[in-house]
Amino acid sequence: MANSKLYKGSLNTIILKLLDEKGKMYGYEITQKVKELTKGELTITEGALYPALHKLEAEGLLDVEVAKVDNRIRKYYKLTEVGEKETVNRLAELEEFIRSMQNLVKPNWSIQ
Amino acid sequence: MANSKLYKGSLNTIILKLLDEKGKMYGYEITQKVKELTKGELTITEGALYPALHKLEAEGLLDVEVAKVDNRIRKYYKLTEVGEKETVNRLAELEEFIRSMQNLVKPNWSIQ
DNA sequence: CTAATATACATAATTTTCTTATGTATATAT
DNA sequence: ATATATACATAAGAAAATTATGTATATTAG
Repeated sequence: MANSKLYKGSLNTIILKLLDEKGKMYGYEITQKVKELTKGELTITEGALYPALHKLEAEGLLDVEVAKVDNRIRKYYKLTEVGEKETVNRLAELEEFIRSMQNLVKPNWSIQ
Repeated sequence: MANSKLYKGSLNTIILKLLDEKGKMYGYEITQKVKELTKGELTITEGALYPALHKLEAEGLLDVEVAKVDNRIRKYYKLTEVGEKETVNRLAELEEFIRSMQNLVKPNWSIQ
């Protein structure tokens, strides 16, 4: 993701979450969906996305299915059973992380 | 920070925010404060913290002041004027990032 | 009709940012 | 006496991005 130096480490979880919601998606679709959902705030770069998808597949969390649409190749990814279980764990971790960050950033704890 | 692979990229902003709140802090104090504020969720490692402090200082965002307490050296860091301005920007970025992450993770947008 | 933009994949080189492993030194608690 | 806590530091290595390419087809704009 260009623009934001911050999100590092959360890309895999984002991918898993999107696939969990949509059932199956292809790479380019994921980049567009993230742009849409974050109103352009986060832009997944191809150099980050494709290696991430390949790694998740190699880890057995994703399955691929190749399709040809309008004479162009698409690779649809979907969660495996293992992937679905991992998604639950990683989402919980990410939400915990977000909560922690808010504790750090939001409150004026120095007043006490 | 051990435990969480997620927070990458946000350490600098966390440091700036803590210094903004407290006025001045030393390295070890920062590690303990983060542990406290996140209930042990995030643990800043020394290998991450000290290089980060040195870099922020080199960038002109922090000033150092060496003190000797109980025969042990402490290095107190505080924001420079430039550092204060940067803190505002980076906090805004971080909050925006957190909001984006929540948009990605929370809602069941696939229902529509 | 042709040039730019969008769609769709991929990878290599490099950089950033950590973790892990050390190292030094003092103070306190067991 | 030994372990733990306080307090700094850095080097080696790993992880996860960015940036820069590359290929190829489809569509839109001038």
